[in-house]
Amino acid sequence: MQAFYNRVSQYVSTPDEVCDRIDRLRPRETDILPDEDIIRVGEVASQLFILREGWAVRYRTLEDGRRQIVNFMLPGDIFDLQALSGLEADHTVTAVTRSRILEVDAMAFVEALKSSGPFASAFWWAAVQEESILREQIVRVGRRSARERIAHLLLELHRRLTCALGGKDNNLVLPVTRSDLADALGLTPVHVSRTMSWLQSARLIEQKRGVVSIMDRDRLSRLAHFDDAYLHLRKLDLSFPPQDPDRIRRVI
Amino acid sequence: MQAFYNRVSQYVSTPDEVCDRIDRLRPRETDILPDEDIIRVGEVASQLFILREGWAVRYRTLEDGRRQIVNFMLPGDIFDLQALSGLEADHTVTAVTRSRILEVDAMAFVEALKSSGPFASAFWWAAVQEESILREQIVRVGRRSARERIAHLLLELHRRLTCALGGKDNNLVLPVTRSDLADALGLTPVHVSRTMSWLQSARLIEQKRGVVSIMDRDRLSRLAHFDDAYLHLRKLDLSFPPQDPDRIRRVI
DNA sequence: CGATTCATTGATCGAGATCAAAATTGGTGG
DNA sequence: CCACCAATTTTGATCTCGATCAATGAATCG
Repeated sequence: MQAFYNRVSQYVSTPDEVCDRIDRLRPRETDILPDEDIIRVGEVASQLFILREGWAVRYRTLEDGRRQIVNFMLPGDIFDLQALSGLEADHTVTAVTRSRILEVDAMAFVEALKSSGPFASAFWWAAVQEESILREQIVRVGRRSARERIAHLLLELHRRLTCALGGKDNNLVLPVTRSDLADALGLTPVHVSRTMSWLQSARLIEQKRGVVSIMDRDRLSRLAHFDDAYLHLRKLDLSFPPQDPDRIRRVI
Repeated sequence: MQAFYNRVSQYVSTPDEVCDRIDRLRPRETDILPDEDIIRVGEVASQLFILREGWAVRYRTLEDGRRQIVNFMLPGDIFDLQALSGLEADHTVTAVTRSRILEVDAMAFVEALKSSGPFASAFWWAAVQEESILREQIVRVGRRSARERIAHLLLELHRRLTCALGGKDNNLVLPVTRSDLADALGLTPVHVSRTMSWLQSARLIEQKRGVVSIMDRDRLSRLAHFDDAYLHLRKLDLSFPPQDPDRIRRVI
């Protein structure tokens, strides 16, 4: 639960209380295989999901097969708050890697929202942050060049992963294909490949088997017009753990 | 308050209760001139806004002047739920027409959320719907052609306006420039103009001084792959008003 | 009315798409 | 460990949708 705990720590001063609360909702823990659907279009979910480990994508497919990935879901992410509305999903959520999810009953979740301030606050923040990510995605595909889009997305993913998992280096483990990136960025896989090669030749990144290293963060940020602030995430500094590690480990 | 009342009626069975509640929060009513900012980047808002009349846009500007409109705000829309988080706005909201807004204090709003089920439910729905619109915007700019984008946006705006204001015809009053449309759709004004001319020559729409008429809704929907369902809005049928009109009129 | 903003039209350009083939990677089973 | 197959990535050649640049035509408004 480290990732989720880290996320919650960003939002409230008593992350333990929030995690304990989740714990008491007796969530079901499930293993998900790559390409397995978690939420399917048209279905009505009666539970929320917390991504414990692994990556997932939320996307919509057009009749003729075109696909748009709306956003990437990383460890610690909560979805779909929409479930609480009892509406049919207008999109699909699929695991891209082997994942581990927690399923929380929506009704029980609402009760927890009502009874715990920190709990409500944490999820409000999560929702606000998710919306912010969606808005940024609109700007990215609407007004940025291919180079900017890719650079910007790499920086966002790196940032989010760092905050969730607390890595300290400039390596970004990217378990997605060029096609996935293309579908997220409104480009073709071919052009994604070419553009990433260009970024590499410009010594901005280095790519090797599923890992992208950010070689020159400053120049890359400038190229992408990347603004660290928009994610509303503080950088996690793991050298000063906010709580007794033992306590963290047993949460959920 | 008709527009907001209509919107709320979509979400809950007791719209009057919700509107009364808003009323009791003693919101401040303000007139806004075209191009006047309602929310500015970097500012922390301590109130929510309800758009009573007029159109507004939410957008972000890049350093070099490129602008992306994230979404259009129409009569009856509520924004910014983000205000409740006390974070700086990462975008600007500007009126495009002369508008009338209601400002509600965020703290008082939260109290109302806690104390009234229908109230909370209504705003949860509004938030869910807004997210849905954002996702659709991502698909639109990410994976649709210029023709599809424009057709799709016109249909969405028409639908939303019909639900809020209850028009019955196929006319869409569009108080925005081609530049605004371009900035919303990730295109240039020139191409928007050309494409709309094409739609007209194909007898799909007809444009005249700030009004677009949808001539062939079916064909236009097919061209745009427009799915009526995604907005989660029921069509408002004003021939059977859900409540005594007198009552509606005095609400707020 | 001028003056300014906005929309249209025309000519040309270019970023990214498309089509196709080769190279790399990853798994699977012998 | 290697041979084989499928999926992914890369590279090359060409095309196209939408961008850009520039001029002309409405609308709108003191």
